[in-house]
Amino acid sequence: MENGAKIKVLVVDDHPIVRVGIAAIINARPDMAAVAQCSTAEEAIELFEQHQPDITLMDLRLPKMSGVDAIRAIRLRHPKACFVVLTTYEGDEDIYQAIEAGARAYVIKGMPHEALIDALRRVHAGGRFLPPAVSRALAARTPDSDLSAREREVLSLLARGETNKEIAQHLGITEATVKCHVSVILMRLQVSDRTQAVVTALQRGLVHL
Amino acid sequence: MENGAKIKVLVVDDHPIVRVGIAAIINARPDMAAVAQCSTAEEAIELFEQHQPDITLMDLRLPKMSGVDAIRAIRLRHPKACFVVLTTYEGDEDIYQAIEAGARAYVIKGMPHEALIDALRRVHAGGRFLPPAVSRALAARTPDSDLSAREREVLSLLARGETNKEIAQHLGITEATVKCHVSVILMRLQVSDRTQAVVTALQRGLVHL
DNA sequence: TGAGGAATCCGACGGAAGTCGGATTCCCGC
DNA sequence: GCGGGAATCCGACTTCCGTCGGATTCCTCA
Repeated sequence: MENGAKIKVLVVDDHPIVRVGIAAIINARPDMAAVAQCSTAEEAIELFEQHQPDITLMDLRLPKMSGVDAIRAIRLRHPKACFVVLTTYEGDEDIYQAIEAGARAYVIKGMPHEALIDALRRVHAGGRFLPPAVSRALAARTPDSDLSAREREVLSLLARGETNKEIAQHLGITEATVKCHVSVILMRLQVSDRTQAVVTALQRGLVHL
Repeated sequence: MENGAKIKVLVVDDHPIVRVGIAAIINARPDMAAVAQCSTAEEAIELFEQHQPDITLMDLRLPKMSGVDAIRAIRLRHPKACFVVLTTYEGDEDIYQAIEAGARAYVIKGMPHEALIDALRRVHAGGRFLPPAVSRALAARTPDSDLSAREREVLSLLARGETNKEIAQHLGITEATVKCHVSVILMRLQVSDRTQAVVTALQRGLVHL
């Protein structure tokens, strides 16, 4: 296959060892090439402009700006840009956000490496790639599970181990109000106390450590 | 360099995409070769017997049996076996356990990939490889932070979001006793409530999701 | 426009969590 | 042996958490 027909891939992952390895996998294929790579969302935006890759292979958990934010930012200027998400986690929030932002494939690092190659080829051909586990997580999302902005704010403070009183001071509201928000959060996450709320929020990717 | 002098490496990581990529990095070097690879601790023990690698490159978070358990099991029969730990996390418990089990190097996936190569060569030459962050985490460990077996048991139930009453039933003891254990755990982790305890336990790798 | 829903806010009540003091058992070293 | 330390166990008291009922504001949509 001649050089010009190769699929140009930009690889974004905050772990250099993992990233270089993935680039090696891609470069071992005759029909694709990792033309650039980086560790942060900010660099990704810049490198996209420079290289105009056919596909951007994006990890979601990045320092500071997230991979989803990077996808949104790039698609603002390049609506036709193609993204394949490659991540470790199966938290439904990550998946939902990524698909919402316009990702065309969602590959989990626990899958065989041929799946990654397959996803890249399918997306390049205009298709999609969503493994069953991902589709199931998407389907399991009830509109009820959405949290309001304020509730997410409270949840993130919950996940830092703050007490109701601390959260109240932090937000400039009454402790009673905080309790009310917490109650709503417990209902939405379908759990019965704050500790369970933090655990399931971490599992679902609503907040991070 | 002739083939016989190559460093034989066994690669163990539960994420195939990451693992194949790392093997590719190793195989790109003239003085080393990934002679085998697998996703679980059980397979690792078997493959070690088959290939007798010079170095086993081991991830710590594996399904069922952990990487640390695999290191211990292999070293029981092969005390001279060399291990390089390659993991995502910097939780001090993981680090401590791995070094205790006999790992000669601790490489974090966030480091440049030359660091991995460097670690493999140094360990093969009889040396060690412990990055500053790892040494610091080891030094920060106070004997006070050790939990008893019972306390770890309670902590793991805490991290599943169980209430004191549920934990009591689960362990066949009184709720008052559970509260006592929880109090000790809070003191050892230097936090003030169960939610903070779960968060810091997750951060430090004392328990996993 | 105005009825309804959602988000935000607050106070009072019952139950759970965490602290304190105390007791028993086991193990290690002098 | 036996004193001391650590782990395990328990009950009573105080504080915090979560629920309930209720109120206000804002937005939407019929």
